[in-house]
Amino acid sequence: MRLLLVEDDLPLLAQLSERLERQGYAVERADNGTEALYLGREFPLDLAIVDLGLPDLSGLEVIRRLRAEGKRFPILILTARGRWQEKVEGLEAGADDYLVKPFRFEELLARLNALARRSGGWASPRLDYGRMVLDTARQALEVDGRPVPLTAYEYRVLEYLMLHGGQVISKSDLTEHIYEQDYDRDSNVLEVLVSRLRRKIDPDGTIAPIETLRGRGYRFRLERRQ
Amino acid sequence: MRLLLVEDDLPLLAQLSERLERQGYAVERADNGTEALYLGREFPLDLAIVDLGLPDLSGLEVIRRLRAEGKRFPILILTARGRWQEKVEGLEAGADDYLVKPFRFEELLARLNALARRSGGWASPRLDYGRMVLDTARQALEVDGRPVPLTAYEYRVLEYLMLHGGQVISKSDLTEHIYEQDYDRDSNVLEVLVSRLRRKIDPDGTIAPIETLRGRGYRFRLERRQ
DNA sequence: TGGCACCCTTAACGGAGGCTGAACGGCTAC
DNA sequence: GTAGCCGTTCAGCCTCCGTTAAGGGTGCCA
Repeated sequence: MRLLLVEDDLPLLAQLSERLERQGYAVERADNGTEALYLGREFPLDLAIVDLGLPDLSGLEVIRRLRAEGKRFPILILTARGRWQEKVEGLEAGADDYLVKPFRFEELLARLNALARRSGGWASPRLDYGRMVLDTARQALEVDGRPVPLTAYEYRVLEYLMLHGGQVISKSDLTEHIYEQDYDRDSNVLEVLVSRLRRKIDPDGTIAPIETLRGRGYRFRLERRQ
Repeated sequence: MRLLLVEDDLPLLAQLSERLERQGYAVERADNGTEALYLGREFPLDLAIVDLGLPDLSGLEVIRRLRAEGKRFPILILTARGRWQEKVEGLEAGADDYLVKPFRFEELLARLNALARRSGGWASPRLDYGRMVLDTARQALEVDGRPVPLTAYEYRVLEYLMLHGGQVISKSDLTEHIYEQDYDRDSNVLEVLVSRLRRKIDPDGTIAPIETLRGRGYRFRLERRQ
């Protein structure tokens, strides 16, 4: 999950991004509207958190422009206590949810989960695909009812594929969503991760949930095989 | 258990918080409504004790606002003798229980235990996980029927993990719930505590209830191993 | 059918993260 | 005052896992 965090209070920005990263998000930071706009245009984002009280371009304007340019990722806005009226303008500008500062971090996480779920079309944090069940809250995979231990990166790859089940995910999409900004282009980390995932999920290859589409990427198979 | 204590009588505030801390609660103090509201919003609380007679924002208002913002932790209100009628308003505002001042400290403890039990999803103060049973009322652990003595901090760690059994608990989550506000980030106290816990619970490693998820945190194992 | 990308798999490595024994020092209880 | 307990720190060791690299496989095109 690649997330854009826009917040002009630098200590808060640092603290939040650190905790979000610990939750497995790849965080892009911005402390002003111009930078936020740039990052929002340039990066393939899954989510954005935007503080409305920014020094230069207002958060509202950032949201309006991004939406005008066709960006559809969910946006959560943060408003200061006294200015909760802004939330209405924010939602009209194209935000999806709001949170009044100060807030508990857990509350933020809950909202983010809800947004990610809503956009990805998921009804619950359990991704249930018959023999495979991914519990996003517990960060745990079960295959045929048995827990399958995954490492942090294996989990991230699988979660992203399952969240976009049925869709073709290009390798660059995957790497960009899983890693921070810069990563080595000619590396085969992803292939190694996918390989390990397939082996862990079913050594016998009876499920084969991850398809390879040559030259295009990977796809998590939604429908039952016949 | 992280607890918010709101009381404008400063000597009483100090005395109560000290005794509550001795009982193993991590106590956030506030002597006015504004601060109470701030703390209630900012911290991941498990319980709150609110005196209704506050100078600025009334305790009632604090409760109403917190509830309006979706906070669901149990709230116990304190009312002065002559004003016991306030208890009705308090309960209507969203409190869960009340106590009339003056009261015996043991009475307060009993109510808190009852509240903590009622919420949090545990039906009883006994967390029974087969070979391990944690008695939250007595703050005592039994393994295979034998009592296992724990120190205060060991107990807090284990209780938090067991209360969130199955979930991945990050180290920062754990420290935040166990310690007061500021703690040293690059310390390995938690690892030491977990290490001691594991050793005390089963020196032979036949239960191994606390899993380590590298880079992500710890998880108390719910399901039986096969 | 050959050749060339592209992909899979395995093995190995190195560093970060986690574990633990030992020691210290402050607090408490007696 | 003093002995013991306990929370914390530190250092050294170990394990794990993310990454790289290499060799073989497979599909797609001419």
